[in-house]
Amino acid sequence: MSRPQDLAKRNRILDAALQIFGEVGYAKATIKDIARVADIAPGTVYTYFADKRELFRETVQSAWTELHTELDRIRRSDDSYPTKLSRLRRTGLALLKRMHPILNGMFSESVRMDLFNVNLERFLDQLEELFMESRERGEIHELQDHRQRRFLLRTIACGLLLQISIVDAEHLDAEIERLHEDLERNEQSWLDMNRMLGGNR
Amino acid sequence: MSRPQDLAKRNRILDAALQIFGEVGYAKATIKDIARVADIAPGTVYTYFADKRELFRETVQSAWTELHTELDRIRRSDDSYPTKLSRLRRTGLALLKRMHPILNGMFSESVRMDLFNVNLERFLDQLEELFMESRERGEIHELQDHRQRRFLLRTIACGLLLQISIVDAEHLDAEIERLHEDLERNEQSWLDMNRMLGGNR
Amino acid sequence: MSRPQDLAKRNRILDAALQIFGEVGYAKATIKDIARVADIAPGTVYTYFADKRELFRETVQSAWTELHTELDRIRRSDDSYPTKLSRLRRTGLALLKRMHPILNGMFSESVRMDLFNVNLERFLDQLEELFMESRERGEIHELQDHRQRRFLLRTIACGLLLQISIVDAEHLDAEIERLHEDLERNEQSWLDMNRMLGGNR
Amino acid sequence: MSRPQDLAKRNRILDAALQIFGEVGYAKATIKDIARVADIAPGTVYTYFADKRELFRETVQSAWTELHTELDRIRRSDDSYPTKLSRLRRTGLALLKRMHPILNGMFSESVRMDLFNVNLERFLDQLEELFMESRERGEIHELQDHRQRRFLLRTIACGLLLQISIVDAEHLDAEIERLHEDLERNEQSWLDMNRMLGGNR
DNA sequence: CATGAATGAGCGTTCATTCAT
DNA sequence: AATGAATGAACGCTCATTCAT
Repeated sequence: MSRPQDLAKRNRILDAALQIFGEVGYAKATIKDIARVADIAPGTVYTYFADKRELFRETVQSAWTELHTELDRIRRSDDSYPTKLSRLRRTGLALLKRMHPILNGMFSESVRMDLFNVNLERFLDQLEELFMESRERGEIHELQDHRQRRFLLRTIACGLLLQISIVDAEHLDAEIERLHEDLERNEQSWLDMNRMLGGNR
Repeated sequence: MSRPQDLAKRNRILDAALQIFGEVGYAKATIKDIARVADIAPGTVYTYFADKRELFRETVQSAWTELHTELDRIRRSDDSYPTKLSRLRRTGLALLKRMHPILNGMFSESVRMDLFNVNLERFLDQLEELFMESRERGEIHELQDHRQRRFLLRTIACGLLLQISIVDAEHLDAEIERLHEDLERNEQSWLDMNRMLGGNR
Repeated sequence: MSRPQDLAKRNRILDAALQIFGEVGYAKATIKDIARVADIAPGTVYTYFADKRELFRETVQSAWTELHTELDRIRRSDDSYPTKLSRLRRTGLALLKRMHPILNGMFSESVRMDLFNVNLERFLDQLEELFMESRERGEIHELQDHRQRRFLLRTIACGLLLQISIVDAEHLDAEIERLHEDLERNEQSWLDMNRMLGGNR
Repeated sequence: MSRPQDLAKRNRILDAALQIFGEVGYAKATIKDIARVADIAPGTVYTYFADKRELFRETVQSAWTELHTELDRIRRSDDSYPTKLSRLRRTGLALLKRMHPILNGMFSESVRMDLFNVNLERFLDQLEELFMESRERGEIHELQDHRQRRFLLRTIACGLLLQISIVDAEHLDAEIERLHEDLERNEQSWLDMNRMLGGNR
C-alpha cells in the first residue's frame, strides 16, 4: 500500500502525536484526539500510518534519528574537542527540550517496541567514536578503561533523559538551563582533571 | 469511607498489583487480573482502594518507602563509609531488582501522580546526609560543591533507574551483576581520587 | 473463564440474536441491536458469549441440535413407517418455520464456520438409519441404490432449506402449509410406487 | 446521472466484483479491493454503478441472465428430449461451477434485494415450457400434476444450488462431476419409469 | 464485608462515499 | 471521465466501576 505524498500533513500528524502522546502517554492517547489536534478526520491518520503503534514508533524514531544525525555532523566537523563537547551539550539538550512532551510517556512503550536500547547504544557508539578520534588527535587523555567509560556514559545519558522527562512543562526551560550549566561545569572539572592527570603521566 | 482492617488481604492486593502493573504497565493492567492473582473478587478491590489510580499510587509508594527506610537504617549504622557505600549499593540494586517488573511501566504514571520527584529528592537528601556525616568524621574529602554533587547524584540515580527498567526480565540478573561491579569499580576510582586529591591539600 | 448460570438471560440473548441475525444477516447484525432486543447492555453479551462469532455459532447450532434430537426421538419410537414420515415432516417443517428468521442469513457464515456440512450429513445419516430400520421390518422396499438415495435425500433437504429461507416472513405460514401438503402428496406417490414396484418383484 | 459508454471497463468491474464478492461475501467485500482487481481507482466504480448494492445487483443478475439465455437456446433447438435434458444438465452445472465463488455469499443479499425468487421462477417456467413442448411431441408422459411437478423442480433446483454453494473451492470439480453423474442416473430412472408407466396406459 | 454480573462510555479501526483536482 | 485522499459514522469489543444479593 503506497502512502500519499503530502508530507506537510504527515508532519502535522506527527506533531500532534508528539503532543498528545506526551500529554497523556501512549495508552491513554486517542487517535481521535491526535486527529483533532492535527485538524483532520480520525480516519485520515490511517492514510499515513498503519495503526497507533506505527504512529508512535515513527514519532519516537524521528527524534532519535535527528539526534544520531546531529551527533554525526558534530563528530565530522573540524571543531576542537571542547567545542565539540559544547555543541553536543547544546544540541542534545535542545533536542531533549523539543522532545520533552513525549519523553515522559515513551519509556515503557519504547522498550516494549525495542526502540530504546538500539538507539541508545547507537548514540553511545557515536559518542565513543568522538572520544577515540579526539584522543588520537591528542586532545584528551583516557581516564577509564572501555567498560568503565561505557558504564558512565550510559548512566549519565539515561540519567539526563529521565531527569528531563520528569520535569513538568512549566519548569522545563529553567531545568534545561540548569542542566546546561551543570554539564558545562562538570565538563570543565573533567577537562581539568584530565589535564592534571595527563600532566602527571 | 472507612477502610477495613484486613491488612493481610490488603497486602495480597498490593502484591498482585505490583505483579500485574509490572507485567503489562498501568494502562493495560486490569482490576480483574489483579483480583484474580490476589484470589478475590474484582469488587473487593474497591473495599480497600478508592480506584485504580490509588491502588497504583499505593503500590509504587510502598516500594519507595522501603528504599527510604533501608537507606535510613544504613545511615544510622556504625559502619565505616566504604562499608556504608557497599551496603547501599547492595540494598539499592536488590530493591531495583525486586521492583524491576514495575519500573518499566511506572515512570509516566508515577510522574503524572507526582510520586517520582518527591521520593527521588528525599532519597538524594538522605544520600547527602550520609556524605555530610562521613565528611564530618573525616572519612571523605569533598570533591565538588553542593550543586555539582547534587547534579551528579541525581543523574547517576536516574541513570541506574532507567537502565534497570529497560532490561528485559531474562537478562535482569546479569545486568544487576554488571552494574554492581561497575559501581564498585567506580566507587574505588572515586575513593582513590578522593584520597589522592585529599592528600594534595 | 466460567460463565454465569442465568440461563434465562442467556436464552433471551440467543432469541434476540436469532431475530437480528435473521433480519439483517450475520455481517450487518450488530451486538448493540441484539443487546437492545434482549433488553440488556451491550457489554453483557460478552458475559455469556466470547464474541460475535461464538454467539452466531451457538444460535445456529442450537437449532441443528434440536433437529437431531427430534429425529432421534422419532426413529426410536414404535410408530409405523408412514407415521414416522409424517411426524418427521411435521417436526422438520415446524423447526424450519421457527428458524426461518435466521435461515436466510446463515448459509454463508455457517459454511465458513463449518456448521453446515457436518450437521447436514449427520441429519442425512439419521434419515438413512430410519429407512434401513423400516426396510428391515419389511415396511418399505428399496427403490434406489445407496448413492442415488443419498443424492436425492441431500438434494431435497437442501432444496427445502433454501426454499424456506427465501420466503419472506409475511408468506411464511402459507408456504410452510404448501410444502407440507406437497411433501405429503409426494410421499404418497412414493409409497404407492414403492408398493407397486414391490408387488412386481 | 447518465452512464459512460466504456462497456469494457464496466465489465472489468463486474468481473472483479464477481471475484471479490465470491471470495469474501457481500459484507466483507470492499470497493477498494474490487477497484484494485479491476485496475481502476475506487472512485471510478461510482461512475458506472450508483453504489455497492447496485454493483452487487448487476453482478448477480448477469449470471441469472446468462442462465435464462442458455435455457432458452436449448429449448428452441431441434434436439430430442433426452439430448435437451443432457445439454441442460451440462449447461446448468457449468454455470454453477463458474458462479461458485459468488453462490456462497449471495443468498441472503440476493433474497433481500429480491433477485432470487423472480429469477428462480423464471427459470422454472422455462423448464416447464420445455417439458410441455416435449410432451406435445410425445417424447414424455406426464407423471405428476402441475403442482407436484413444480414442487419437485423447485426443490431439486434449490437443492442443487445450495449443494454447490457449500462445497469449498478445492473439491468443486469433483463435486460437480459427482452431481453430473447422479443427475444423469436419476434422469435415466425417470425416463425408464416414465416409459414403463407410459407403456402401461 | 465479599461477591461478580451488569453497565455503558469510549477505544482503535474500517470503509462506502464524496469531491477537488 | 478518472482519480484517490479525505471523511466520519459505525463497528466489535474492553474494562473501571457499581450495587443487589
